[in-house]
Amino acid sequence: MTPQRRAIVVEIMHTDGHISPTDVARRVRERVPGVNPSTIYRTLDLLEDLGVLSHAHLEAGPEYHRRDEGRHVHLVCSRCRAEDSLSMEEAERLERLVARHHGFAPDLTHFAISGLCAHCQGAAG
Amino acid sequence: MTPQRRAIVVEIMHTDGHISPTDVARRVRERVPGVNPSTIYRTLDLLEDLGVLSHAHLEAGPEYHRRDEGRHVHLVCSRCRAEDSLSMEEAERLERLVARHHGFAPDLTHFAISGLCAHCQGAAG
DNA sequence: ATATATGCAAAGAGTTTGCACCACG
DNA sequence: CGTGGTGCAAACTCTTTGCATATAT
Repeated sequence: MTPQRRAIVVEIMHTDGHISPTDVARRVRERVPGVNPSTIYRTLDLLEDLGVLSHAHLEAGPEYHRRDEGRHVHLVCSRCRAEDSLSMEEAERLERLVARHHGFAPDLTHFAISGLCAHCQGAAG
Repeated sequence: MTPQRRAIVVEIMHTDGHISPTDVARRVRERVPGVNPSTIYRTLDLLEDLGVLSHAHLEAGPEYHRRDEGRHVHLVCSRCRAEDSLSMEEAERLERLVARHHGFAPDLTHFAISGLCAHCQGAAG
């Protein structure tokens, strides 16, 4: 366990929700200057292989989150970028509906769901 | 309407399903050599603004598709990369369910849905 | 001691931008 | 003739990789 790795893990553990590799790099460097991007990517991959992290695809690209935060679906407003999430129960209900008709076992957590939040629906199209 | 633009539009119209900007570039160049990537991107943006195309986010990045193909949700198997899709009716049913509980009006077509296809569920995890 | 993590530098993919030039209409 | 599309070159972001070095255990 190197200082770099420790700093990355600490940063991840202090993060609620998701964070991009670039942001991990930026924040880690505030504590341990000089940490190389490749170290960030390699460590994120490792932590994902170990089952500590998962990544999801949001509009701006990949974002990592701790697995122990519980499964949830990202809802992102395409107009104001506001984020909300679907609980595990709701998500799994939807997943079962898809599975029932397609034999496809969906994981709604891997990609975000785009749409319009309540506020932006009223405001415009 | 320039030859480049015409070639791009022709390529798009001959494409069933989705295609990445890079692939559009590659295929267009087979017909009209020398077409510049920036022309591809600018034209795709234009066609999207005009409402002819939309883009969706798949595992490998953005993919464009004709709007007149009808709304559908991309289902991609995370193991074998097989693709399937959800019909408009099914998609809209799911969208209504999300909307009911969150006041969020989802567009399930913008991001793909990852998961395991029927075949890969049996094969492994 | 030795397995392995890091830094470095380079490369690579995808995408965007400013600008001069050319062409369509 | 003028608007605007195109090519070109450069730059930018994000990410990956090979290799020599440094470090944890």
